[in-house]
Amino acid sequence: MEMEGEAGVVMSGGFNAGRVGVKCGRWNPTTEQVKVLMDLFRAGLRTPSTEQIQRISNHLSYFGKVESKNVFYWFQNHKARERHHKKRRRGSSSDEEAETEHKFVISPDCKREAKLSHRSALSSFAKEEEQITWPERTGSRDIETLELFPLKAYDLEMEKIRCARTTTEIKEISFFDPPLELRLSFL
Amino acid sequence: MEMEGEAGVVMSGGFNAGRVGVKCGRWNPTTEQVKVLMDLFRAGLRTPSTEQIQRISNHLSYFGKVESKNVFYWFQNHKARERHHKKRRRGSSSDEEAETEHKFVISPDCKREAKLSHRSALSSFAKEEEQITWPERTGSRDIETLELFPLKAYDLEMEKIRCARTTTEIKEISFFDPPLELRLSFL
DNA sequence: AATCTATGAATGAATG
DNA sequence: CATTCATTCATAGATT
Repeated sequence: MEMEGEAGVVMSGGFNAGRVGVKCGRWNPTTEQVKVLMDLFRAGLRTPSTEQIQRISNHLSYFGKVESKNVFYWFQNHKARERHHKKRRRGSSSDEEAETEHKFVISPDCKREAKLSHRSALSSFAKEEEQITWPERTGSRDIETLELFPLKAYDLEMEKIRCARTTTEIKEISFFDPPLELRLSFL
Repeated sequence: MEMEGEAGVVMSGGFNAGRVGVKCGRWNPTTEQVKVLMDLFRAGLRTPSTEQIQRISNHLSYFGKVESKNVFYWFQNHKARERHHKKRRRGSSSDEEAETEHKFVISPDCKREAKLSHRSALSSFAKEEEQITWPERTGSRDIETLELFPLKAYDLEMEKIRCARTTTEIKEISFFDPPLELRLSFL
């Protein structure tokens, strides 16, 4: 049986922003979406908060259909896999660093200790959207993206644990949603 | 520090109700177990008490290996994930897509179920998985704790897990579902 | 087509 | 209860 009846439909319209024609059984990120996600990841974002997920999701929706959970899973998986691939390579001498694919990783991030939430300020993505024409998308897109977690900022708590790292201080920057790329430039 | 410890036991007897070849590092509920849990959940049970967990656990053990903590976690996770899915629509009191839009959780093991179906000839206790009406245990709840699975020890574990919580759950099962009255009986 | 691989999705198991 | 980590399942694509 398929998944939920509803979910079963799963992106029914298919259509994949320039990507190959897929029947969308599951989210298939477009290259642009992947790029953005990758950039964010490389910038140090590893465990986006609910709001961040929302914003990212909204932003990504510009390039194609996407839901919050997709973003959530993406980071979840990417982080996990990066770590998993990391452990292995007995760099005896020349330690090739074999940058398989992601050659970023700003933080060592070992185990749970690395919970230092990168309070990266990927601030307001949301507002800059315009009415792109999305086949399935019905006008308002921001409402479409469901929230993964109740948008309740637990950030206050996180704030306390704020990273002890010295990674660029970028807290309150960009309240006026400068282009993502721009922001990433100085991350 | 990989997880290899307890896994050593491995289900030689393999009573894991046919879940795909997994080394059983963690509990893998059988379809029947899931069904029961789901019914209970749908019946309104969200935060079972320790005793309830025990009973549920005992009951579930009839369908396969399970520990109290599994039940505990199951409810914990299910509740949490259900909430996340709960994306309440603004205003509106009666809109169509309130319940049908499952996208995140409560997904009945889609494909998996099919595979699960064929439980092999394992199980030292899952005898005829036919339409077994629970043995005569209904009368008294606490009687007979399956010997196949000494359910003893894990009370301590549970104790620990529960230790932190201070909520006095007076969760009553709201009876509003017809079919599962039977299942609720053992609570 | 069969197989392998990358990765989306799901969920059990913690921890705070 | 909120969040996160770990592991596994399922499958779209690439590869042979």
